[in-house]
Amino acid sequence: MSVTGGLSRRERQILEILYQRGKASAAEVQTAMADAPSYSSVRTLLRVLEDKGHVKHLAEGLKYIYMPVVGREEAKRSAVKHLLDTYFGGSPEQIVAALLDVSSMRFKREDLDRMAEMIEKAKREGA
Amino acid sequence: MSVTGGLSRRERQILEILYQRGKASAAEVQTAMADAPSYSSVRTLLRVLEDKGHVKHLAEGLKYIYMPVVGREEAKRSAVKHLLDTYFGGSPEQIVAALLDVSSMRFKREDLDRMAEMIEKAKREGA
DNA sequence: CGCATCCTGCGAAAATATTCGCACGACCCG
DNA sequence: CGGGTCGTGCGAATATTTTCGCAGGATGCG
Repeated sequence: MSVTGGLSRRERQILEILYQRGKASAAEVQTAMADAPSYSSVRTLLRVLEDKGHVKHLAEGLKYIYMPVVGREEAKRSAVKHLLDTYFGGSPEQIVAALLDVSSMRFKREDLDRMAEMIEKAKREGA
Repeated sequence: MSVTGGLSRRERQILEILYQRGKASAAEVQTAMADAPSYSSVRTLLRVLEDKGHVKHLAEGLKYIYMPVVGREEAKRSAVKHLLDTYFGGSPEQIVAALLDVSSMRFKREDLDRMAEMIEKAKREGA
């Protein structure tokens, strides 16, 4: 199961915000939420996520700063894998196609160069 | 919000199975579920998803065959976009890196070639 | 026909998630 | 010190999800 797999709607929403930012206080999480509930509720969710072991907190001064327990790298891999299996029948090239499709606006020439380079590298190593 | 965004845990699980397979009967969905509940429960979930407008069914003979309302292509784009924003800070090249990392086993030479070609094409068009 | 089988339709219990309020301690400032 | 502000801890109401069982209807068969 993916990292966000067994979570409820709100739990996922919050965990994903935490992945986006790396770390955040309860107030920051609330601000970042599209349809945020009360501050109280956000804190409860954070507490629940902590109980379930998905999130840990650091006492920074008097505030709590929350962050995911599972590292970003691992979460990335897990998410990509899940995406691959769910929508792309395990075919990685199709993700590249979707990527180019979805974000052609954001591409800089150098992005494309780097991607090409990665693929070249994979070819050399795989051969 | 992504296609699977506002859904509960079970609802998402089922909708994703439907995206994997394109379409499926209640029984098939149940079989495909990792920790499947009763057949009855699966049917209820399907009904709920239908009420919410995420799923439609076709009467095939006497059975119902379920499928997502939102097409695969749109779901793909939405999912990739969400992944991009959540874990990769909107940086598409990092997904390619993760992709190569996660699925290096599954790559065939021709996959890499096709990807390289897509990127070349994007370069030409973007220029 | 009578029976077993496989499906749908529906209602409703049980489990979880989601919401929030209130109490209390730290801190700051006049 | 007293009052306002901002944070946490906790408990508990409310809403949603998730579970399932039971009552039919169609089908196939001896």
